[in-house]
Amino acid sequence: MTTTDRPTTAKRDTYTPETLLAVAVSVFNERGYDGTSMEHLSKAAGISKSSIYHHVAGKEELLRRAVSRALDGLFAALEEPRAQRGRAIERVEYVTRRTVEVLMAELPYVTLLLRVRGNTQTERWALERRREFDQRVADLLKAAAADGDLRADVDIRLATRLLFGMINSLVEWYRPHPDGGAEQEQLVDTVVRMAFDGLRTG
Amino acid sequence: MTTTDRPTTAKRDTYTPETLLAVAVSVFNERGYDGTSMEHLSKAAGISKSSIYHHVAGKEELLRRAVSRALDGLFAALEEPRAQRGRAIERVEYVTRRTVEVLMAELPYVTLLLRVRGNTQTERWALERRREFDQRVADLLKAAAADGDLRADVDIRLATRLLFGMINSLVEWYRPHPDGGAEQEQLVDTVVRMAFDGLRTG
DNA sequence: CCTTGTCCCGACCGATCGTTCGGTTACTCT
DNA sequence: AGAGTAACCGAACGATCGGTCGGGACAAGG
Repeated sequence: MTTTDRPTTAKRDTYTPETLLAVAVSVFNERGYDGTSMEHLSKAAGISKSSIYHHVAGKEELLRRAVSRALDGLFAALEEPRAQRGRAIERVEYVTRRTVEVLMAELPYVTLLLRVRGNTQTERWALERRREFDQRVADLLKAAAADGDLRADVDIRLATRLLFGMINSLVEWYRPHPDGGAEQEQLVDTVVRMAFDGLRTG
Repeated sequence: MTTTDRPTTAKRDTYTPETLLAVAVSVFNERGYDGTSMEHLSKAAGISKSSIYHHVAGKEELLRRAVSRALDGLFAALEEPRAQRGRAIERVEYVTRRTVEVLMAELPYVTLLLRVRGNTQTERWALERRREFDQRVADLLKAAAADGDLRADVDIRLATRLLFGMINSLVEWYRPHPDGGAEQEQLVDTVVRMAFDGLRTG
């Protein structure tokens, strides 16, 4: 995660692919990916348009780096021990909680991921991986339903979609608070409670 | 609503602003508004690019017509008698149901509305009217909370956002079924039940 | 000193953008 | 038949698109 491989943490007065990505993703989320030109990015970054190509191959690589980061965070949640072991209902609740946490921690990147349309190859790849993640969670919900831990009067596929709809909507309004660690936890609690108090048996 | 003012319903073998709008909105939703060129629209409509300008003033007018139609449908739901009279909790539940119904009935137009980013004047106007609608519903929820008909342990503003997040997510996956009138009603029921069984007192 | 490599720049590329224009087809009304 | 007009077209407009190119400024290492 260091910017260079020098013995001491060097000063940062120039762009790296990562720092440039942060600026680009911010603009992408404001204007939309297709609505953002390299000229917009150069203005926001404070360097010329051609200088951007010194750090990254082009516009689409910025998108690919961004959605990759989001997807890596989401899939990592599925690999955690508490998402792998235990009763299905517990695992799905844990994954729900971690998904919300990842969404808040990597907000700009997940926001961009949730808005890709599929116009380019990179976007179609992102959509495919997103569907893969959704399917993994849907399978968890299915297992919980088989255990009898979910209400029987709701369709599992529909419930999965509504659950993700609720969670993913956070990118539309959630904005991180400087010192709001406690608030974040409370927000996660509320989301999980609101989702499962309408899902859980009894 | 007739295509012309002739006594009998004339044959339709040419475009009107409305029929062209239907084609355009479909492409907008596939590629995104910014990702759609007039060339894309002309291919989808089967007429030349310049011919489009015979029917509408330009690309942005198509967007304005589309989001207007969506907003008119949503606001109309707020003006219905059952949304105006009665206990607040009943009114908010009715508005929720009607919102889902309008969303399904005007799916392409509402889909487009929910994806505008605010790059142009038309998009900013759409965002403003959307916020106005959300505020009207939030006020209803607030009134229901004051009546003691909503759980006291969830923040009203947060609950409103999660409710809309769940409802609006329908545009991401719901596709109308040819003869699925009954299925539609059942879907609306499920959405409303899942939302309020996590909200209602008791 | 000179080289080397990083970081950045203005100028420019072909392609595509939304839009305009002059003109042609085809149907309607008298 | 002739006039009027709605619907459409190909060609072209200036602007902007993502991306390329040759070179300058500057610091590090010899």
